[in-house]
Amino acid sequence: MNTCTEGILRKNQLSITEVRKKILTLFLTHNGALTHSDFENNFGEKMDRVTVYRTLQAFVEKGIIHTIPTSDNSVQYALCKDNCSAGHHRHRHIHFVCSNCRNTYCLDDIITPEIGLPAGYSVNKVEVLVEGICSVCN
Amino acid sequence: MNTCTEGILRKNQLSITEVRKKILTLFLTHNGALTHSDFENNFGEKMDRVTVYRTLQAFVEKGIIHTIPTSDNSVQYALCKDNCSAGHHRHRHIHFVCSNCRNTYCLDDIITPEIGLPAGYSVNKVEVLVEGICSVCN
DNA sequence: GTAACTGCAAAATATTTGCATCCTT
DNA sequence: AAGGATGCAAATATTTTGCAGTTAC
Repeated sequence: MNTCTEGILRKNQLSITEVRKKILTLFLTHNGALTHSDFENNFGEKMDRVTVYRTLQAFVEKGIIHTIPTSDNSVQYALCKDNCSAGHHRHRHIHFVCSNCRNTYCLDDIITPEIGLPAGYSVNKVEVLVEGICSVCN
Repeated sequence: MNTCTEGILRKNQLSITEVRKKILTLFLTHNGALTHSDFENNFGEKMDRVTVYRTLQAFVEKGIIHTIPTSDNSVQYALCKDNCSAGHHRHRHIHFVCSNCRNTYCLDDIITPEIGLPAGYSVNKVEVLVEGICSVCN
């Protein structure tokens, strides 16, 4: 796992540090999206708030993780499993929020549908957020 | 217009006050979503920050307006044109964000598609957010 | 050795709560 | 008159910025 996180960091020209490896490991081992406060509070890792902000921001910029728009406007982050690169996120999967366990998941196999828009509109990106009950809670 | 805003407030069992009429009028006359800071800063209305928070919250609860999930996690609000009621928002329209003018619009005529989920998942609500260039900017 | 990263302090921003006063009904 | 709404002060939460010390390369 360590090799893995180091490889990801190296590939993205980020220097290999303890904090970055920790955060990346949590993403790799955790099934579902994570929030800033997950890192700051839980997981018994006690990371510095500011460092977490900067790390998450760096990861988003490099295309390692992506943010997920949510109904309650909390900021959720999840690993990019698509071919994202610095400055270019190209996700087509949908996101799912469980109303029961409150977890957010990327459903990587389900791609966003084509949306027909009125004349004059051009489409760049489509985000789909589904709310319901996940398979674990059901 | 005044009659209109008063009617909406009355129908939702909210007492008719100046602030509520102002905010409601801005929603009715503005094409596109609005944010908290639109009310606090722009429009030359100088409304109290806290009152704006409470008013928007009350309107959301009553089903007069709804929030729109956005990629940058700013909180956007728009009028409910569907049959929403207290505690029950039932939108099926999609939302569009223009990358150029940064405005967010409800595309009321375009309803969200059915999304096929893996076994075990049940769907409650589907949100679609399209990013691109709007007809005005195009 | 140098550039990049971290962690602390502090600033800036955003949101919530309490309460006295005012307005709607 | 009574209950709800407003607006101010202040508490709390969130995010950003600056900088000195530390670490990666």
